[in-house]
Amino acid sequence: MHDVAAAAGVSRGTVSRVINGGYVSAAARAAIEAAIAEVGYVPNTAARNLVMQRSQAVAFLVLEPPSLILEDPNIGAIMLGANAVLSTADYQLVNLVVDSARDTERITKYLSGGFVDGAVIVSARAHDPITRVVTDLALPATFVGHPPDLEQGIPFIGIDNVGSARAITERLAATGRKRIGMIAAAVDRDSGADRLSGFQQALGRRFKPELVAHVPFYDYASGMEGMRQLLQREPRLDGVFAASDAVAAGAMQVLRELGRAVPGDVGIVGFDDSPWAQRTDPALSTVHQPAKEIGAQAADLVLRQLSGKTPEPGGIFLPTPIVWRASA
Amino acid sequence: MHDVAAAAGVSRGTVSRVINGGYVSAAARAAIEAAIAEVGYVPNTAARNLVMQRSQAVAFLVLEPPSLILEDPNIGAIMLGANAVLSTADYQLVNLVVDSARDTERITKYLSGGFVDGAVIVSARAHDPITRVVTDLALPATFVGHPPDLEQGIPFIGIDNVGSARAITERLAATGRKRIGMIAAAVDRDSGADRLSGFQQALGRRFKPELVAHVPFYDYASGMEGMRQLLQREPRLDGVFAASDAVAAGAMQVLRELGRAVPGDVGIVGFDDSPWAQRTDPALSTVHQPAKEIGAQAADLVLRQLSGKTPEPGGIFLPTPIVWRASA
DNA sequence: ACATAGTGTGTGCACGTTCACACATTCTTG
DNA sequence: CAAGAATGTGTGAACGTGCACACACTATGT
Repeated sequence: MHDVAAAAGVSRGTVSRVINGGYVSAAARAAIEAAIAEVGYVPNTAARNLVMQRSQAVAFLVLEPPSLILEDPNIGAIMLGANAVLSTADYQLVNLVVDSARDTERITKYLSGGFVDGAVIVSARAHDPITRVVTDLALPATFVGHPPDLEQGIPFIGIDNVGSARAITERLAATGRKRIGMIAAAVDRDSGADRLSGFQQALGRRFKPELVAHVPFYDYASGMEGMRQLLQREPRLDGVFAASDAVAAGAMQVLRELGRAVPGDVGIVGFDDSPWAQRTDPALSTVHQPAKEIGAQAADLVLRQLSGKTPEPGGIFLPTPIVWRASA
Repeated sequence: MHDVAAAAGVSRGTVSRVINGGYVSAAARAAIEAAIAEVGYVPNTAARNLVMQRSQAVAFLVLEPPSLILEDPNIGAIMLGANAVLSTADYQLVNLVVDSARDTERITKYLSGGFVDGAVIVSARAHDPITRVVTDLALPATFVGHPPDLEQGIPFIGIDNVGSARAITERLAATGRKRIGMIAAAVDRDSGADRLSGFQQALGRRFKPELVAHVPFYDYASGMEGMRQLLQREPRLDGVFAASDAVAAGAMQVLRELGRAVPGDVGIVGFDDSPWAQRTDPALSTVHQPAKEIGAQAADLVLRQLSGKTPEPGGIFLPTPIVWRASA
């Protein structure tokens, strides 16, 4: 900047004003712009951050194993939604990968070191070191999803997994199915446990524990495994609630192999409304998860905190309309 | 830091030495550590960056539409590979989303503003503004993949798409297939064009243009579409090279619907060795793409430049072994 | 006794900006 | 025509660090 000022025959202050706005004569502005081009000057953000006390960047963190993240269709959409909002406000979204204990430690430093002004955090937990840093530093943040062990007062955006699961199960039951099972995935995660409990609520007295197959992940292979378990326990099964669309796709594959018609013999519903839902044949009836909107609102909440407003207590549940296609 | 020094009754210099290493007496060190804990001091990275002229961060950029990125199984693995290497060297990988012209402009500033010391860039093109910034600034970087319009001298890591496609096509032909077609996806991308030309090379005089179905994307739906096209043009087809595993999975779905046996009636091979390859039934014969290793080597090349070494001219092609399973 | 090496500590400058302030010039207005 | 507003410009301090240097003290060897 000093070089630019010298080349244009003005002071640093005037150069700063040309960059950040202020009273500058046309002549000086022209000279400075020429000098900037000639010198190849680019403002040093580290210096600017230092004096401004902000970085115009917001972190995006997913506190799950990366292998899970990569195959989860929602997370990418959440990220894109957050980026769209942040981009409009001229903030840079910075996506951090946490893949090891070493990563966690480094990211902790990164967050507290002034690299970012805020954070959107997916799958936060109270006992996580990263969550702790965020709360200790009072870093403006929004959590996506709402683990039960998170204290009140921290803003979050999410969906009502229990209610949504209950709603689609009821819808499935309303088609006249008598023996409805569930492929419950990842019940160690809140979303997984909530979907199972919504299923149970919907069935009420008709709920039978043996018609729930537990599988570890939300993926296709788990769906195949779960479907096989279910049919072994109850061959006359005529309805299935799969904990995700990928699980449903795997389940449908098994049904096809065994020659059972969907939805003729067995009606099946999923969860997420991901690309899977339209890839299956017949297309899947499922719960639409507004992932992009979740990301957008989460980013918006961070931005709002950044502009000084204290977040409303609690959080926001976004609506999850049922998309009824042909699989049930 | 000043507060810590005051609380511990020492000077800033001594505090700096207990953080960064140097001669410090045991008494002073204890006092300072107590003071750090009490004050809740965390070093300000912006200030450190300013004086050190580096940020200990490396950017990860994919210059493709985000919708493509999300469904590409390789990119996530490349990122994880890069992160593993950078993490070991105590560098933070920073993942940037470019989703609009506005993003491009902002990222350009981000890169030139000292936020990162280097970059791993996937799918770079010479005419891209981000690529230009990187070359103009001489920012230590590695490109993944090797578009033909990129100048020589820029280091890159990639695979030999032409050679790999030729090899697996030859392998397929060696099983005795007489009428081999290809579902060529994304020929507007270098990888797509190269895979097609490898296929053509393998078949030589036997290559027939009408046995190539062109589809826009590397995905499942494109695979279904391409397979239908191919069978319409040549019902007696007995071999298919699909441009990706997802494409192959879609193609197999169509074959199954039409009652054609794989590999009995039609032998089919894919590309990538992604999770798709083991999800199909029968499991897919395919070209293994060492995505994690690509990311690791790309990161390593950045690190090497960061430590002062000038990169070797040209780049490195990683080996792509054929994984022969049951689909051909 | 003296030089030298090793250990421990404080001070001032630099990094590249932004911002408040002081000052200069021109334009408006009663 | 004087007073005040609007416009334009330069200067110094600050942001929070790391590092070179100066300095003080102790141990070792000649």
